[in-house]
Amino acid sequence: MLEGEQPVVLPAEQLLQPMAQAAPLWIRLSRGLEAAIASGALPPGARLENEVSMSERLSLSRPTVRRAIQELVDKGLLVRRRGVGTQVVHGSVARQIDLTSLYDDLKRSGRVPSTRVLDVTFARVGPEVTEQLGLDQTSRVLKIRRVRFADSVPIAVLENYLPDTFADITAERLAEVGLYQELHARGVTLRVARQRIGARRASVDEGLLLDIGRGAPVLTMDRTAYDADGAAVEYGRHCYRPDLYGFEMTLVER
Amino acid sequence: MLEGEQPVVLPAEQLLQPMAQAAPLWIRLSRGLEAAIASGALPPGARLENEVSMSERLSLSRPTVRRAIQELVDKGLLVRRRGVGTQVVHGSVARQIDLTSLYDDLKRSGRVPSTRVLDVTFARVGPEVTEQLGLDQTSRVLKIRRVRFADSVPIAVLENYLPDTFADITAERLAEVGLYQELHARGVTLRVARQRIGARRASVDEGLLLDIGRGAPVLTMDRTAYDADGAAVEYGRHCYRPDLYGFEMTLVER
DNA sequence: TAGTGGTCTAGACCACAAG
DNA sequence: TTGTGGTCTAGACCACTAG
Repeated sequence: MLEGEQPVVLPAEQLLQPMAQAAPLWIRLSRGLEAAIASGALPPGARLENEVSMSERLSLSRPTVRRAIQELVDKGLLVRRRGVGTQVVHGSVARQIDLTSLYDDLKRSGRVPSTRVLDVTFARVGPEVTEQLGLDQTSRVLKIRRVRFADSVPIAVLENYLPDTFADITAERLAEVGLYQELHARGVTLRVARQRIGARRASVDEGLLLDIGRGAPVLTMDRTAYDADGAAVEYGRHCYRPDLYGFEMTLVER
Repeated sequence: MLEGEQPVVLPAEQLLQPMAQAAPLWIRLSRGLEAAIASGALPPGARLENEVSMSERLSLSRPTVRRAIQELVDKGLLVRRRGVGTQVVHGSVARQIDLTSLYDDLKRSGRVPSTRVLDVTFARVGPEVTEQLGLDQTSRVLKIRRVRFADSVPIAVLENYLPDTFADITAERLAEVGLYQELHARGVTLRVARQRIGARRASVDEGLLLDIGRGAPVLTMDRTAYDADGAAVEYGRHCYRPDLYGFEMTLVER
């Protein structure tokens, strides 16, 4: 028999939370379920009510309910088995890597992020950068170099390159809001990004900035982000203090 | 106007490839589209036929076509915009991180993987391991230590811990097929995994095994994998030569 | 055999972007 | 205004699991 013998049935008001922006039904249900899991109303291993019953009870169609549930399966919060049912996964949950910046990442985890802008210049750069941005080798780009702190401890050195469209971004603005927020404020929506995570030795100045020895290991992440048109918006080469930061993710069988 | 002015319309036989196992329609269509993108029939930036037209032409319902397309959007191959259309993304594509082993990963990238099994023991281990596996501290577990080579060059030291159910796994078998294949052959299906990617200095023996200096940086990945019941099946602590291996992924706005 | 999720259909209406 | 994708419904049948 399945672990949670009886399915947990939560009231409709709890599952279908009203949302500010009149979000789609499947999102409202998904958020409601997620909140129920986070609050412990649906503890690890608990069995969910079946789809048909839930859709009738909430006056939703079954595809709508399925979509809400599938969202949480993709996030690694639920597990479904045909002929068996849907269960909350066991164990604690790590947040997914998504298309946000380290700045938002730190705030979300309750730490206080801050930034020191080292350098904002507009100049020619090497071909490895222009190639990533899909630009001509002679193009000038905006180069940004920053140190990110969490609770006043340096955790990352961030190097970003942007096409000349963004040449007017100021150091002051970057110190406040983070690059991705600034891009968003300018109406740029990031849709796809490709990234590679690796490791190497810290350079001399990285060692000083991160307050670790020269040649100490750093975690690296190189990312190219594209907007909805498929144009490259940003290329970043970052390195992190591995004792203070790592990339956590949940994988789900496809 | 949109880049590819006229949508690319491919014949139904090309899009709906017959598959061995009579796979679901949405998977067949998704694979067909994926193949068309890989082959260049749908080049980067190309505009796709709209959903309604495609569903009529292929005699499929619109939800089925949508699901196939959505699959490729999630993989980062397509971009959709309301009121505009669907396009193939620009730039080259990196494979998603999924729930497979390094062994499969290397084979897929055309390299020749091989394994040297250092150690297979059944013994008590520290609480950090038993906790990850959800076992009692006094439980004995199977500990496996291996070196993974790609084209005869060492690229990773793999340390895995499994509950006593798998105590009869042999070193010979591991040298041939990789741990995940062996688990699959035993009817164990991995459903969810949580992992953390980081970096640190190599230990003395890791440095020797990977043929890098002691204290050189290594990329690390710790992973706990669960089966469909939510039971922990495997806990792994791995380290990689960062000059030969990194984690690549595509992120898509949610 | 009963109950579950997986697939699929044939519509409908809406929100958004572009000309 | 037109065409696109986004959401939603109300069914149907099938495949798998457990008892």
